[in-house]
Amino acid sequence: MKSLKISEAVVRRLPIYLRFLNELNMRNVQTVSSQDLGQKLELNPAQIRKDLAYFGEFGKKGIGYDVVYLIEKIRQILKLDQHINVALVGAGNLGRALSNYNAYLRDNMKIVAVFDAVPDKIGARINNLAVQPMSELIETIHRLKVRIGIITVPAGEAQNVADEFVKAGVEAILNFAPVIIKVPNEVRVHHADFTTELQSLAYYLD
Amino acid sequence: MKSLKISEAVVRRLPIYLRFLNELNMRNVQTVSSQDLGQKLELNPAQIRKDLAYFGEFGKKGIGYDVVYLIEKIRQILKLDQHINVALVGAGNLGRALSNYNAYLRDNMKIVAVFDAVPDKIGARINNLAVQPMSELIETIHRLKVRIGIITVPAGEAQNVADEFVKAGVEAILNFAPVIIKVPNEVRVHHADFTTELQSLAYYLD
DNA sequence: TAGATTGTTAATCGATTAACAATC
DNA sequence: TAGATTGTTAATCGATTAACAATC
Repeated sequence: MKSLKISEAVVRRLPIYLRFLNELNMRNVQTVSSQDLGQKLELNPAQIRKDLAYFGEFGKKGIGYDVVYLIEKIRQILKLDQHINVALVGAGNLGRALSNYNAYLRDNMKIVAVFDAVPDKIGARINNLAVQPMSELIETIHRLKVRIGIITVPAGEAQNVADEFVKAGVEAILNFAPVIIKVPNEVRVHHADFTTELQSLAYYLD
Repeated sequence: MKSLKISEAVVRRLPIYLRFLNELNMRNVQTVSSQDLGQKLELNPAQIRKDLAYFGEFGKKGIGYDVVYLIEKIRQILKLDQHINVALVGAGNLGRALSNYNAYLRDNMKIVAVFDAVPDKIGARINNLAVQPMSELIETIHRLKVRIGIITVPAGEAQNVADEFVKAGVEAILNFAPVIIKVPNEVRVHHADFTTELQSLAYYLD
């Protein structure tokens, strides 16, 4: 049953569930129903139950889901119960902004290295990390066991950076550059491009 | 036929087509087929033809699509042929990063005002704009005819900012805060949350 | 017990893809 | 003309939602 292929849509909702569950937990809420979750997250309760049921039977009939237990389970599913080291290339404003989110990610995922190709930026401190030159990327990624790479360089350099990440053995890449990057099948890429986001938003203006 | 409901998936692909078409145009490519586009963008050619066909007959059988003409058409569809003013609340690193993308957006969408609730930040210059206090938000948005609002404040403040935007009559909101904000039906919200993006990426690690 | 809510099956809905006549 | 490629219909695939027996 673990081998069942889970759709990307399901995986994308899990972090959203998790975030709200954490909020409930901080408010000392013990239990939550798919009804409650659906209302708050604007999702269909049946969908939430089905999403969770792909991974196990986490709820109790007549009661709902234990908040603490469900948090634990979703964290396991998303592999957030282990430390995951992340490296970032592109020490601009965006790179800086992302680095500062470290605190939010609660020590599970952590940006442990920052690189940039521009000589002027080498050595600058970003969130307690010294910006390193690209020449140190592969060695550093091996040494720190970095598994995820974040790209925050201009579009023209994104593919090169992706290639370096792949060479270094990174397993997944989050690309903020407004360009589609090509990587081998075994590397997972997500695109987080706010320009396309803004442009599609414009469509909905009157 | 213009009244046909276009799915969100289609609208999200249009900016991606546009971006690549602009690239082709800069390389002086005259014509492109759905085949070419599909290969480069990793999409099914039939899907691309169908997406475009929702809005008109933009191609020529046996030839493909005229790059310049298709750019023009997609820009019209996305309303990028008109000036759209954007306001941003949250003058942190992320807000600063987004403001700097103005150049990229080529004068169509333009961030014309930046606000922050923190007194220390008022008056600071971000990309030639003085950060304004929240008390000036509604007046400024009216005066500058701002139609889109961007939220780059911490999660706890995002809903308040959204409420202010709605009061000011903004038509659409792009929310970067890791929380789901509620707005009236007539206001469109897109969520661009990189923490959930990173967390779902973790799922695909081995 | 009665009420609530899960897990899951079946029904529905919507999106993607294949196929091909039309035609440049 | 022959080859290429569109626009579009039909087929397929997948995701969402409704419904409900099981059960806390």
